[in-house]
Amino acid sequence: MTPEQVGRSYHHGDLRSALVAAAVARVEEVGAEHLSLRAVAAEVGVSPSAAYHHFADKDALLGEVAATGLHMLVEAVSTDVAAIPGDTREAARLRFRAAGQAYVSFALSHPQLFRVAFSPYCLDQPGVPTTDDGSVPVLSELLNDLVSTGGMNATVRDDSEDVFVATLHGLA
Amino acid sequence: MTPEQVGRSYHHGDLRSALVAAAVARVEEVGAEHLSLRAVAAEVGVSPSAAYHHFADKDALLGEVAATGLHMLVEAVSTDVAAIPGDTREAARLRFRAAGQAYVSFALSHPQLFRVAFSPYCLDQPGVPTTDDGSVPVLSELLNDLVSTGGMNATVRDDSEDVFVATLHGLA
DNA sequence: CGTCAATCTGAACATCATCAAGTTTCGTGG
DNA sequence: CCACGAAACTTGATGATGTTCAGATTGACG
Repeated sequence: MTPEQVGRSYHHGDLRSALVAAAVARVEEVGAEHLSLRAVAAEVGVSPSAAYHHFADKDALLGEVAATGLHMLVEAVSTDVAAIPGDTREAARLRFRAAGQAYVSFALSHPQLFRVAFSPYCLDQPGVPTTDDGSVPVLSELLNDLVSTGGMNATVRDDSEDVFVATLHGLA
Repeated sequence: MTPEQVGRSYHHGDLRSALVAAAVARVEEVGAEHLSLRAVAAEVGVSPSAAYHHFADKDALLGEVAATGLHMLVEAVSTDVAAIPGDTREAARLRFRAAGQAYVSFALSHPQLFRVAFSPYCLDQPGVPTTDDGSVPVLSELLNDLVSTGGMNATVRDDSEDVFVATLHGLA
């Protein structure tokens, strides 16, 4: 039998992922500042010390939570964008609009995760899909898409990229 | 002698303000998530329990830190704006630009304070100078100023207000 | 079948937030 | 001038937290 199917014996199978998943759930409930390492471990059914074989400290775990949140956000935006095909100027505009709506929708439905994703925890975190200026690459691609199809001139491109990040603050 | 001039006897004089000031300083050093109530009390030279005669709990103290941060931000923006007089359209444009620069400059020089100022700590915090949509009123006034002097049409007003909040995220 | 490394436990330590009870000080009315 | 009550602060304690470490348990591999 594979280690994923085996019931919890002494060895958990994939404790690291389980801890991150439980931490994500708990952060969405109580927020990042009230996250308890021990509570996460207890929820997984494991001793608090076990976490330290997978993460250096609590902040490292929160870093993975932040990375997971970013991944979820990118995926949510990507799937909504991918649902609109075509390379016309109109399709590019619709994609851009859909991306903005998905972005804000995610911030509304997962406010705590969203906040953690843009907190300094995700800095010096490997494998995080951020560009060098800290924004989400999917939006950059969409804007390039808009420019290339002639839906927008490149001069105002850079300024517009941040408008999406703004709309969320007005609600959370 | 006034209680402000007296040296620290048993009664501190104005412990509440002193605690908030020390907490602000400490938040700027270590960040809000690593703030210790005891460390703040020790820095002021007082027992940890003394803080509970002025704040319900640690989060209440952090709420005052957030409020203080917002006040500092508003004041920084206001003084820079007030330095540009005149009611012409050009003056209004310059004021708007100065406000944006002061806003970003504050976010850069006090990143931790800035972050805590826009964290959910300042919610249900009395006396905080936020409008009902959560933005800073000084910017709203400036935009109204711009509209009234004819420097901008009112239709795009609401959208532009959030652009400032966005630019900070690209750096912190 | 035995060994080894990885994984997890248990108990421990220092620190933290928080509170109840006692102590000191200040202002105020007699 | 002085007692008295309220407010400010301290002491000590409690339970939870992050973190560490020595050892028990397990699966894999020779």
